[in-house]
Amino acid sequence: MDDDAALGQIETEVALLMRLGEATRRATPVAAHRSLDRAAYVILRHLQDAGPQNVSALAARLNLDGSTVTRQVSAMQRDGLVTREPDPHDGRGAVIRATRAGLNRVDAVRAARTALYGEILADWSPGDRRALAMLMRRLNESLDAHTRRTR
Amino acid sequence: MDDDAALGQIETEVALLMRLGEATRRATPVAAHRSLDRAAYVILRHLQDAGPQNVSALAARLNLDGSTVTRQVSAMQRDGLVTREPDPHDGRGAVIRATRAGLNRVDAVRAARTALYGEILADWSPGDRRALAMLMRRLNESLDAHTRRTR
DNA sequence: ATGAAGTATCTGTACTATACAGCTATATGG
DNA sequence: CCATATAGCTGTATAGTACAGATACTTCAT
Repeated sequence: MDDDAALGQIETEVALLMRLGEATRRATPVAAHRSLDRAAYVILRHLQDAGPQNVSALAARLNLDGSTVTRQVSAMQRDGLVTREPDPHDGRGAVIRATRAGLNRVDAVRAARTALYGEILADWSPGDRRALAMLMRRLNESLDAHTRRTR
Repeated sequence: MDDDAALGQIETEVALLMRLGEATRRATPVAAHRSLDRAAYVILRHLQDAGPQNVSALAARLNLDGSTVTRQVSAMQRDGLVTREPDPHDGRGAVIRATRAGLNRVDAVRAARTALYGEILADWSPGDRRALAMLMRRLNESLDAHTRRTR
């Protein structure tokens, strides 16, 4: 495989993965997998990792429009996964904080998804799994850097 | 990194890639990249690789609902990218065939996307690119096999 | 201190991609 | 030749997202 073929194939595989990833998520029968949609899951993950923060910070970090985050956060608040408190330092904004229930939920979903990937990759060697994890992390870093650069 | 951590990270990276892939596609300024939406692109790619076929075959192969493919194909027909002929062997169905224009379009989009990935992965070694392409192909195979198995 | 410009958020609206259910027309196996 | 299955289309619903506009607050230069 020459270098251009590798690029072409990466392009193809990313497109395919986006389709299959959706299909996999939908086809997963266990409720826990689906109890958080894609955006809610990444929002909670980010709150878990980076602590309470406002809507704009989330939007910028996740490459989402502010209005999208507003709505997602509203839904999550309705479901008791996050709280919204006025920001003491900025009267315009609010601080979004994951609740205990939200953290529990995200842990449960993550555990379920990890188990799912254990099934999917059952016949992979540990070394290949690690290699995939590492290369995908780098791919996302490169994609993110490119998106931010060209904007 | 132990094995469970690798699975967890793969799960995270897939979720992130689905978000970033969308953002990248949207943020891409060149018209050619966006002149085919995700489904139209994979449909044309598949017609290109596997030849003319009916709606059901496409839906099964691409893990899409038949109605989705119907609509996508209608839009593509309107745009002159595919033709729909009655199937001589089955009066219920129709055969979808990529037109010359459709093939040109898919080639242009693929070239543009390949170039884009060339930019995104500019600082990657050829070996890493090949490794990523290979592992993602295997990931998609595993995902697809799992989706079909558990259905 | 104050008005202009910037920023954070929310709301209204619209679009894309998708699924599911129901319909019609055709095919096929007893 | 009927009963059931299949291919495709249409109606309807949902999720996820963006963009534009409105509002409220902040910041900064004068």
